[in-house]
Amino acid sequence: MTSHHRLSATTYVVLGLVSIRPMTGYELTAYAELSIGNFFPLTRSHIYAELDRLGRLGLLDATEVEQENAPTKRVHEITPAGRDELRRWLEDPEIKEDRTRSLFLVRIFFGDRLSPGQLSALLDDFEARAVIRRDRLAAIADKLAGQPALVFRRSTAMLGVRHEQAMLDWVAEARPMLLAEAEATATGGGGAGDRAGYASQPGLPR
Amino acid sequence: MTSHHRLSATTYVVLGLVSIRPMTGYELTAYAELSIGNFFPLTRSHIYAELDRLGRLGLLDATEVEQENAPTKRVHEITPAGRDELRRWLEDPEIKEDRTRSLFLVRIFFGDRLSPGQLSALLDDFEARAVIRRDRLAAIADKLAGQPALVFRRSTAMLGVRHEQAMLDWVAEARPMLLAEAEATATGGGGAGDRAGYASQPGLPR
DNA sequence: TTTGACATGTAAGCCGTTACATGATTTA
DNA sequence: TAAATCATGTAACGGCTTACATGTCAAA
Repeated sequence: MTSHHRLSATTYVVLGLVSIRPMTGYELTAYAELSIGNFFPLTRSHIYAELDRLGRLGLLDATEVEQENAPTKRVHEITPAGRDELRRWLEDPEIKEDRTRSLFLVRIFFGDRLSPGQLSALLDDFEARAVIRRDRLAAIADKLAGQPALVFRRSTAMLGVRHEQAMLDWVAEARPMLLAEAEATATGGGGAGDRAGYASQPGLPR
Repeated sequence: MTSHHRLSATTYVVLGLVSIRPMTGYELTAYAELSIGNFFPLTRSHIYAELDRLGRLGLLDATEVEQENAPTKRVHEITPAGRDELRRWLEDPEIKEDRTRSLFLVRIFFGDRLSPGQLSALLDDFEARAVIRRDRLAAIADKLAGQPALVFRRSTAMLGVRHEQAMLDWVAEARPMLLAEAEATATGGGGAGDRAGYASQPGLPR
């Protein structure tokens, strides 16, 4: 008798993390941030809510553990039903990708509204953050090297490294073009105001 | 007197699109999907709701236009207050990037739960979709080439191309490693069950 | 004595998706 | 006559974030 639940992706992710080993909400928060947080961020509040939900559904079991030097903690453990449910989800070929949104790209899209200085600062900031993320992910990948069982986790970090490097390559390529246009607009006609030509040249493919 | 609103990113994006030229909700939906939809997807329902909100705030003006061969349409146009508000948002250096989540990476992270066949199918699907997106974005970038004023929009497409290409490069690199491990796990000890070793080897950097 | 780590939750509220609902006109 | 395009909305619901709220112990 397989009871077929419809849960959110976040719920399954929390279930998956607990399936690795029993954890408290607190531990899970830290663990999630270091691991899956790089491509699926979770908030602590949300984690607690999901642990509660999973418990009510019988997919997790909670055990209170008293401690000497710390408050009583609640350790969550996956149940057989939880494992079934998790596997079903992981194997489901129908899962559709989450939307991805980039406010950075929105601002580039409307880049003609920015002064050269503002545009330059925007690119610098984007670049600096990408470098930090890339290096952090590269360090993670390094640390996981050499252990075949960890190749899955390591690969997620490596994808992140490639992604950030691609962003950096893009900045290097795009910056001169974007700044040249921003300066031409600022010094040439129109100043910082909205330029005409959009209605007739919406700049979109048919 | 600048009335300082706190609106969601989506609200500003809709405002920004209307600022390009006056549009109906219907037009805007199509326009958004082709342009900004590649990095900031919007749903029609949401667009209508935001147009309504922006109208109530006085950032947009709506005009009903009767037509001969189609129902009356409502054309939305940005107001001076709307332009101010939009510019303020675009120039704000404090805007923080949206979370990005990848369910694909979640599944790779838990890749040891998948059979070699399932893993291979997952990678194939990811790769095929990346190729489609890359080629579509490359076509957009091509079409926008040669027009200096469109370099901002073109750059967003180029970033997308780089991103998708990076994903494809990653698949080429990661696939052999992932499949090798999946096969070793499937044929070697333990079968498809959960392997031990996670508690002692959580696979995370300290 | 104050900061940080450990530890757990509640409440409010917007955000965003999906489904529901309608109807005319043109084209194949 | 069926499908596609034009055109606009409402309603329900869940997802997710942010802020609020509390308390111990160890170390600096």
